[in-house]
Amino acid sequence: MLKIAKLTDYGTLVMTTLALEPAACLNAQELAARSHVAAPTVAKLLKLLVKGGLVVSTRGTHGGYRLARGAETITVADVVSALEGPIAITACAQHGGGCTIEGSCTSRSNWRLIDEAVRQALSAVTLAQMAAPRAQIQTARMHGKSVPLHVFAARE
Amino acid sequence: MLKIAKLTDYGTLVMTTLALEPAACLNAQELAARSHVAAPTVAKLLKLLVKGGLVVSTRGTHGGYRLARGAETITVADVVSALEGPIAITACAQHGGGCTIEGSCTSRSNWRLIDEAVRQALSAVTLAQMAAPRAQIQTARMHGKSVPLHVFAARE
DNA sequence: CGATACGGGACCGAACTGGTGCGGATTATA
DNA sequence: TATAATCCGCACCAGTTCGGTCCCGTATCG
Repeated sequence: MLKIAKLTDYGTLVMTTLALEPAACLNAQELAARSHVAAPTVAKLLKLLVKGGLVVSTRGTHGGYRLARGAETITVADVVSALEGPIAITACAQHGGGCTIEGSCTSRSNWRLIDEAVRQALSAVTLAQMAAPRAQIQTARMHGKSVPLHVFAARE
Repeated sequence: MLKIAKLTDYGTLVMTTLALEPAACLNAQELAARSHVAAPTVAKLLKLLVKGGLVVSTRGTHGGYRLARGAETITVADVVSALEGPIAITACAQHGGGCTIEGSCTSRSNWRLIDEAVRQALSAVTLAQMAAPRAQIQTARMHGKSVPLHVFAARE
């Protein structure tokens, strides 16, 4: 499985919907209609996304939501982090305590590397790319750092 | 969080324990003692790992378990797949049905790419590397295909 | 002042997860 | 052949998490 929560999936959908209309200020109901996600769920998601700093909201009669920054600067990793907390494949990789093994666990540091790899994979894709009708991931570039594109080279 | 199940974490631990003694035939109790995981849990894990073809078992008085192949040819992705089923970040990426959106979901194909990236990240690390006391991932190479190592270049 | 829309909770049912236990099958050894 | 050790396949249970809904307070515009 190793899957992200369904809510996160919906979250990216809402975000891409938002990315398609950067100028407008869309309310929750409108976003629900466009993204085909249940309205209460969308509302819940948007609250989290606002708290995560990815979306800004304006209240009042003609209020709504819009992206906090350009769609090219928001990555899938950002969305996942906002909705599920920091990305950490293993439990012990995150908070130091709790792991009963601790000392004898030689593989902990290796897990961290895998963690990092997954994080980079998610960071390599921006909202703008997700919003594109076809997968057009060729020039992934993030915050100035070059990113391993080879990851995406292989196709099934 | 995007985390693997705790059982999977334990599973890799048991596997690495097994990898440290490729010749021997260790029983469940012994493995539990060495890996510091509860015995019933180890037993459960081993059943799954056998079913997944990663471990072979011999029954009878001096029975036990050993790796089905060399530790260099078993990847973390293999272990995860055996314990949690096929790796698929998103629900809809897996089985075609169930997704109510389907047609309007432009990002589905993009998710598949991310899926592939994560899968490759997990495939790039072998049991032998996990068993090594220090993270020594430099020459990841898998089934002859070259693998994006750059993923592991960045350190925190 | 009233209508619209966001904000922050509480809440609930369903599903999954981790963990335990038991009877049966298989093999080595005495 | 009998016995003990060991794996095998289930069924079972408590706890937690997840998806989803609802309600009431607050801010803004007309």
